[in-house]
Amino acid sequence: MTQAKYTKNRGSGVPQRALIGKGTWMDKVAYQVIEREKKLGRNLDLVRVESGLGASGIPHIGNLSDTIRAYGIQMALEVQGVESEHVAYIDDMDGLRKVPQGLPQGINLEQYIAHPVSRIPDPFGCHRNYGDHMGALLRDGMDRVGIKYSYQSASENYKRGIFVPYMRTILSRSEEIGKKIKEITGQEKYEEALPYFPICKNCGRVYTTQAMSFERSTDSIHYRCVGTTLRGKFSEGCGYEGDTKLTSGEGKLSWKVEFATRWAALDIRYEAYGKELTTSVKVNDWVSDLILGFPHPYHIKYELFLDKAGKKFSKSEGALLTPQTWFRYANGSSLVLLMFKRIVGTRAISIDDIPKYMDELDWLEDVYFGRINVEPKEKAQRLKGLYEYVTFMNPVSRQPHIPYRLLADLARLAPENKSVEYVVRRLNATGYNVSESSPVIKERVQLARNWGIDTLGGHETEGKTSPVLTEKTRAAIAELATRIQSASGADEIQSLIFEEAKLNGIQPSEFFRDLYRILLSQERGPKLGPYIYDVGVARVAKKLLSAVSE
RNA sequence: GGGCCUGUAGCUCAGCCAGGUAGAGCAGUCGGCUCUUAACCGACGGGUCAUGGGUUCGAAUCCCACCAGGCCCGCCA
Repeated sequence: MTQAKYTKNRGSGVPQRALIGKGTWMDKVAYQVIEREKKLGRNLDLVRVESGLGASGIPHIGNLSDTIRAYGIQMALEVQGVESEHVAYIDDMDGLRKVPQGLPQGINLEQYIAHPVSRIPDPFGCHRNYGDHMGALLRDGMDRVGIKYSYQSASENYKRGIFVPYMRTILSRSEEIGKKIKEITGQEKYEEALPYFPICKNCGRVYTTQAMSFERSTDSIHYRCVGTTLRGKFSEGCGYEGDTKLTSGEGKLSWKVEFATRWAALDIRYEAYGKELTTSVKVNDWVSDLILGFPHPYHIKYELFLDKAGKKFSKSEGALLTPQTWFRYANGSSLVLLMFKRIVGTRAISIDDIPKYMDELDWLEDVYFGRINVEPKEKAQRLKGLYEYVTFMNPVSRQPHIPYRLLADLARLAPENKSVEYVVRRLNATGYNVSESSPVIKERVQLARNWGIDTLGGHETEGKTSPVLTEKTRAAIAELATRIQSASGADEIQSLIFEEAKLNGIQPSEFFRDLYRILLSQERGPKLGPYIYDVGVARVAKKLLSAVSE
């Protein structure tokens, strides 16, 4: 990898290095995972990769990045001939640290602070508990994207007892671990407390307890509910003191040692992490390697996605961009593209970016099928590889390709029930040649229409903006309303508008502007004749008449 | 105190992670199409790729330094 200098072909303009896998960052990561495993002398029969899912609030687009990318690594491993599996692991034993915004007000979640999210009632009332609800949203996103994963939950794993042998080791060597945590993070807490949080038998909270001693022969842990500081806010302990069994599933490990345990128990060879977890991962790597004797998984660190408040959405829905929102406007592949095209760097993402990704997907498809030529060849090859991954190794051609914004612009103003016909007709009038029955068109029109209406406004957004009309104009509009009803086509309607304007001594441009205001609440718009014809003359006539009778 | 990200055309950004002649969208100018407008189509983009060094035949891309902005950790999980 570092010998590039010597393998280049001097002067010819193109590096001669062989491509690893398909030439994307995922291939490089997979390659490094494999090389590392070989060096460690571990068996490569099945290389398991893991992604973590948080269940503390409504999942946004960034929460899906880890899991989608982990699936990408699985594919890249398989491209290189190594069998792989992807575990999507939900941390539903974690306590609720803060009540997130945007949840139903039905129950007061404040009272559940520090309770495991899998033991808090579902505020939406439709799942077994809070964590389950969030997990379902996450899975809905993953399923709609189409990635493969084996879903595991912390609460079930603790209940099943699969961590018990590892926990015994950790708790027996807690002194050593406590010192190391101090050394790496400066945190002194675990020099005293064991890195395990029993769920308080009395108050049901996890983080408020402090485990004081562990009896290996009986697997029992003695603890007291002393309280804790979460997000800068102190939660008083209830004072309960008692014992719990390691095997009961009534407690969880501290993050400082929990990942390591999971890795060892599930035989995880690769897991990425967000930069905020850097120090925790460092501790866990050490624990995994030296306490549990399981060489820690290969990691990459990624930057987080930022939410750029969606302009039109910020008021009503908050700045949250959820997978469900994405799918209202775009297909799964576009989201995968966003995750796969690049791993480095912070990205601010909002619904305004959706058209770009949809169009880039079409472009990538054209590159893949050779309809667009990209130089140098190596670059083209890597882009083709990216397309293969984005389509989950099943590249298909989904024609025709219409720029998303154009579709959105046309579709948002299309009549309600005939949007596809309307858009197709407009498209064909401007030089495209598309069919109404194309499933791609149907899907795209629907998505782009949603996007157009939500971000730019649709024709149903009229309201208080009815124009002030002169008497002349009123008369002209009323007459027009009557006359268009017997018009035989779009051209005739268009002519009628001009005629009415001239007949009543109105500037056509003014007349048009008033009509646009009435019909679309804007001063400009699509060519009116065909538009009115498509919407339906009766409907338009009614609208016009009601506007002049106000 | 430690770590990371960003800085590219008037604006928003892509390209950087595997170096090979500076890109897109929007805005702008001109033209085309349309019996309005928008859309659409065509033409027009000399920006020291923040700055200074280095590596290289070749650097926006790699390395070092530096400036500016932002984020994370330094509570807890």
